[in-house]
Amino acid sequence: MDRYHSRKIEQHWQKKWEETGLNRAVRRPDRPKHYALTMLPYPSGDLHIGHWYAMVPSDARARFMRMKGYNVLFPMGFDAFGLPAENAAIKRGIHPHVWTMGNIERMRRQLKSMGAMFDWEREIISCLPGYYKWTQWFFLKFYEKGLAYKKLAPVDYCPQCRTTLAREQVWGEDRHCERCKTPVIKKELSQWFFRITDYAEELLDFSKIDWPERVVTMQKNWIGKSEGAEVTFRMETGEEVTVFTTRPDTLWGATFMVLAPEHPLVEKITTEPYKGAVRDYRKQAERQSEIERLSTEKEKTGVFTGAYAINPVNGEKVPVWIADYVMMGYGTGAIMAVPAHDERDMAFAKKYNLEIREVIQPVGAGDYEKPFTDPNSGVMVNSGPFTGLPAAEGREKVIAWLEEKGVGKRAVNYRLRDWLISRQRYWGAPIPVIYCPECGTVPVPYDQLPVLLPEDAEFLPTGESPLKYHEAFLKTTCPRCQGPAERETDTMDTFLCSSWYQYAYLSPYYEGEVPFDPEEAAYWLPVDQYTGGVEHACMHLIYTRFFTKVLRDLGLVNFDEPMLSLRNQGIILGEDSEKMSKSRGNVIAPDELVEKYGADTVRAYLMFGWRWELGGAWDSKGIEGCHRFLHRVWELLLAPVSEPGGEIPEEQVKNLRRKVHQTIRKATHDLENFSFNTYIASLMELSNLMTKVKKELYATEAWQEAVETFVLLLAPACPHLAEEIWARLGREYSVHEQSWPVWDEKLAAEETVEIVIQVNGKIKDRMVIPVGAEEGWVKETALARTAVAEFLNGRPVRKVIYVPGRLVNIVA
RNA sequence: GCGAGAGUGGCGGAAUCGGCAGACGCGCCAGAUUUAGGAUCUGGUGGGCAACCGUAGGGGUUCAAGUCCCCUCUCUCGCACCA
Repeated sequence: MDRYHSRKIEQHWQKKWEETGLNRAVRRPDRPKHYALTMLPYPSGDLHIGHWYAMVPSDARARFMRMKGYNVLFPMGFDAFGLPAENAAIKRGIHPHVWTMGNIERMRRQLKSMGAMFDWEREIISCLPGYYKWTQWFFLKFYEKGLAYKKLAPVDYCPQCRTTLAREQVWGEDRHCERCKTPVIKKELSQWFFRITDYAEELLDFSKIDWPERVVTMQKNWIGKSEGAEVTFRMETGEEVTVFTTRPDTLWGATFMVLAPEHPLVEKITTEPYKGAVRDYRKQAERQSEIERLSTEKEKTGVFTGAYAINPVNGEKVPVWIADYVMMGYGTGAIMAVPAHDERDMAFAKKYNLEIREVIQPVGAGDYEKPFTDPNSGVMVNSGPFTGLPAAEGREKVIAWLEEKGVGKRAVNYRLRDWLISRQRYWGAPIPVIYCPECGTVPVPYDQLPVLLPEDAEFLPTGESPLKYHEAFLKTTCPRCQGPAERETDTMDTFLCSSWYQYAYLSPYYEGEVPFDPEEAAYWLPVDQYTGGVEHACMHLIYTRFFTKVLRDLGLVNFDEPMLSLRNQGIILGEDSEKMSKSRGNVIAPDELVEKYGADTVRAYLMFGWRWELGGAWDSKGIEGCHRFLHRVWELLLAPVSEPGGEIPEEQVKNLRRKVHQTIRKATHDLENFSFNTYIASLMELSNLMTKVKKELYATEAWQEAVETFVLLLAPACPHLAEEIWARLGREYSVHEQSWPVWDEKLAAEETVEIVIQVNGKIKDRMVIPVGAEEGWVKETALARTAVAEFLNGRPVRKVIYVPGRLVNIVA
């Protein structure tokens, strides 16, 4: 018999699967559907082992579902717009389109070597007009619904390169441009936003989805709901400033106010002697990143504006300061400061000698070194009519009182900000808007989509959106008045493209009236199982939930959540336990591994080596073990036994059959629960037993059953090897369309079990008893054991505990 | 600083419900085969001579704790003074 030759087998079956359309997913009303989705890659160059680690187990599970009788859709595509393509273009003079499509071609070939059940006829590439036409269509729908709007927002900007910078392009503590090292500045640009905050409340509801607790928690924190009140302070000069507070019960302790340096009122209220200091401080604050401004390490800084506001609850004059620890993007960009009951305000008050007035008294011994900040205990003091009330109760009463007096109201605040979708980039989907000097902002009519990205644009850094310099693109006519007009030249954030890609797979580059085929949608949606990295917990995974809720409100889908179940995989590190990177030289290339061991070995090792959700360091010895395992499986299942026959030991037959059924049970359970490492381990255990009994049992039916079952259980993990063995066993093509084996509890059940005998919790003896032995008998038998008697040494037995099938514990 | 997760042999990891700690694999050791090496196969492998001791450390609950509770330490991830 020939040896296991992985490459030959893999190429052969990949070709055959393609020819026979094995992995085509077509609607079949007679079968339950299962939409398995794994995050689509960015076409950055070569497929990385991390892609394999994410996709292979997802594929194995999709295959398992198919064998369980589901009609499975498992598509693949490319998230193809984005910054790296532009960077590569600038660096090497290749057009982003050429660079991207070249990478896609290479990665598609690499993906195919994985042997996954991707339906390639449903592939989508987000930078093609047939795709981004619909991304633009969504923009228009959002605009119609009032969910897209424009406002001024700051961007990081390099004055030297004259270009907007992404956060990853700003380096170092002095925040310089990665290319020319010039310190970056902030620039205010008019940009498009999506009103995701309209959906903040609904996005906090996770009751309809089975997502990891970790992700749910992260999203909840990201959305960051807090309840309290908005209170209006009037300046001495008449202007009003509204603050948000979660602690209206501390209003009587507000001894000063702080505005964000960018607050629009700062200019107006600052009095003459303080103008210089305020201007300097604002300039300095502008240079810092949000992360720097919010660093706890940093000492609090701020300057006085010279202005005073009136605290509406007691009519007292409080000074108004500006400080960079107050953010324009959160709340109202202004706070009332209560130093006695807030750590930041306390630090600030101490530094600048501002009044600290206690208005909540701790119940019992308070720690007066630190401000007392617990919102759920303490009693209000020095608080006018509310003095003496418990803080929690007082909070409610104060809100009612503020509303009655007309100086405040109950309010909810979210940390979540509206989604900035404008990018001053070339390589993205153009925002389909036209600016007309007569008609103003005019959306591009639907029948003029897509707004094509011109191929000959100058995408080198020019200081503006590159499309601004493309006359043919820029100059257009107004769809309303037919007069001369200009197009919007910003492109859309690529997170938009990936917010709806799960729907694009239904009917790639659809040409109907809506973005995807309604019949396909009715059958396949929503996504049943989503898999991908946890790093997307707060951006992509919130955006796509938001998108789906808007799609629902547009009547395009009839469910609330895009993905019913989500599981995250971990990260594979280099053999040195460091993140893989070219500069470290610790990158593991899947192509080389496939060349050396074959795809099935790589697949098996990626499933076996780590707990999937954790990941860990690559081990080049570990993969050898999996390679050996597959060679042994080949010999075990295919090599004939020279002299079978002879006496057949019935006990052995029973044991083999039991192990087979136990393995089916274990493998099924593990695949259902994404426990891929133990699934592979259970196959190894079965193969170890089969190796032991092969010679004796070769001629039996039980052996045949074991062989056949083994191949079926192996199929999700090692699809090529399983297919080859299946064919060599003379079975009908394809192993992947067979039914997943079903175990028989009776056959899987053990007849006897070894139980442990403990005395006072320490193991002293063991005995083998029949399963289901009567409790009284077991206890008696255990007590009668000589080892037990010796140990007890005449002491009276107080209690005997029997855990069926596990142990007897004698308490003496 | 806040939030989440993790810490088990030399290594990756296993241990469905609180009930035999270390499944499976790597590595290592011994043997077989081989001129030798490699490859392959078979057996062994937490520590300790033992009694016993062992799941980051300390305490607790329980007949019984890797698992539950409290405290401490370390690491990873996320968020960054969130009013």
